Amino acid sequence: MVDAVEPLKARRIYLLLRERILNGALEPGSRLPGELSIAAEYGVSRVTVRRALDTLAIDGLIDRRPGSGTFVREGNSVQPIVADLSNVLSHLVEMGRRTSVRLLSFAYVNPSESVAGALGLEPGERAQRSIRVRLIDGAPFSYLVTHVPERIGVTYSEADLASMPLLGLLERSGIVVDEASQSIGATLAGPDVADALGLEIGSPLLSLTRVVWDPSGQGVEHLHALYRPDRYSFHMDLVRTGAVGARRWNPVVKPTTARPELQKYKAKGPKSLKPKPRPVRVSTQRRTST
Amino acid sequence: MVDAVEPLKARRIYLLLRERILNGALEPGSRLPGELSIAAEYGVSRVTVRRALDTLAIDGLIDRRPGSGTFVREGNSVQPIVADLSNVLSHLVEMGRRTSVRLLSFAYVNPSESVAGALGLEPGERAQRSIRVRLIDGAPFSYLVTHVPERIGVTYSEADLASMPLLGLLERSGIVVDEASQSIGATLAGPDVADALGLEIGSPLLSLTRVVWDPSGQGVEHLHALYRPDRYSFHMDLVRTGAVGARRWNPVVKPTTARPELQKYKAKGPKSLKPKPRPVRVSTQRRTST
DNA sequence: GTGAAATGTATTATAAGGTAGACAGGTATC
DNA sequence: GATACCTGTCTACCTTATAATACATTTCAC
Repeated sequence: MVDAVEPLKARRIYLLLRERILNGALEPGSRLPGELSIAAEYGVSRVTVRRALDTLAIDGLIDRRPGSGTFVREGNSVQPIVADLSNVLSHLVEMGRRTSVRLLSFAYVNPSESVAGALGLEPGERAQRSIRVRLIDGAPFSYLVTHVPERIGVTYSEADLASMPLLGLLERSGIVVDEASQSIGATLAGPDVADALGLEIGSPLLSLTRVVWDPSGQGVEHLHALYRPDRYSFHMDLVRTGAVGARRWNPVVKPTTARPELQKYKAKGPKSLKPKPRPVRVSTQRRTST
Repeated sequence: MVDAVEPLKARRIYLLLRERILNGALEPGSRLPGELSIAAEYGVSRVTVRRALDTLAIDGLIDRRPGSGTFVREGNSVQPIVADLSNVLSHLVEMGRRTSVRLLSFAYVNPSESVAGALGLEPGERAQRSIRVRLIDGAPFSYLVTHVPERIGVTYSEADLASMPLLGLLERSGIVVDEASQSIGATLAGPDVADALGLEIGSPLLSLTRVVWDPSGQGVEHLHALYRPDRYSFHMDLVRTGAVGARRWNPVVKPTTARPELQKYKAKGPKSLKPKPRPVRVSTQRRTST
């Protein structure tokens, strides 16, 4: 958020504290441990802690009150956009949020072994690789690297990609998208990604890798996506099913309709939700505004 | 992995490169860019890059061949344990993997506002907080902070918690677990978590927050889990459903049975899912051994 | 072979980050 | 009011990470 040049130890502490403030782990209004405590906790000197706090103060994330302590300023825990596990962005549009895309790179390349393997490409077969950044209301939140087999990639243009979702293009081209398999992990931002997403190098990222197949089992898309966790997260509802002794969670499959009730449950859980005879677990309707 | 004291810029580069090697972004056997290129990329001097590479070499992650280059050593991309979106650990047991638990903390506390809100506690109502670390084959992979309303927490003992999954305890106590809502994000490891999971401060972590309710809508458990992404990740299979124009992904709900085919899909996709005339997209079938 | 490019090694100098300690002034608690 | 604890500020010092540079050695491609 601020790119002031800064010592590195201090910056690390800054990043960690910032994390905890933004995701709500440090409650708004609460007091941080004293500078000396923090220094001890991280094994650094007070001066260093101080530098980290300085930056947080510049960011407006904390209030420092001499004699009293340092406090987390209210109203700063940004609620990330919440995506359903299926990770469809369409509801964002439905919510009136404006997403846009910046195409950073578009080329036909020899894919790496793992991509080629995942898509089931023949040795030597090329793939179209695109790198895109998606923004919501002007703020970048995801970095997408997609690989599509060359024969499929040629059915749309670079300009198409800059304006339409890839899956839409594929389906427009007559490709039948059937199944997908994805996994979610976490990584650190490297220089390029950090730059594209407006982050510091070393910031945490949500990572999603998805492979999409057509009904014949032919791979049609390999997606590697990196998300800013402060602006994007995955959400899912589960129900407990199965006989006693073999109980398990199953995802709740929602109707195909748009569901306007999008919000971060964390801060307000079903409190409102669970007011009673079990009305919805949807509370403040705090849509992901801003 | 190695706790050699090290310069900070160098360490940051070390961590980033290590990330990319472990998660397979840098393919095993492939050559890294030259030291000068890396230095340019990260905006540091060659000496610094060199230090990072030194540490990677000590870790055994790379092979340096004078005159030739630096190569990613084979067999090092550890495949994380793959958990289904429902995040059940039972299949790990079915696979013969041994998980164990270390109970780090067990106490009744005044929960933070966000936890209290999520569980729907009355103001002032206390909660049982436990912090556990879960290990697989002796290696820690998750850090779990759970909050349970006091009245429910008292139905089991500290020793119970150290030996049985919390959900099991709850259901044993007659609590009916009905629904849950969870979201997945990413964060950085702070000192305590880093220590418990055997990581460096500042390592990336998968974060999962889940709230579980009973049928009456009463919150029974609040879980905040942090996972080492190199040892644990989430996985899900999706099917494309819905009419043209309103297509979306739906999760594949698997049968209640154990599914032994656990592996990182990345290298081989839904093989079982789409068995067909499609030669393997499965390469090495490297299951999560090790 | 020749040359380009890579890693290995060493030296030096600079700059910066970090530590330690002391002290002033504010705030809250008892 | 006394005390304890907090932030604000400053000084001085020291460590060392980093940069810049030069040169040797190995490998590979042509």
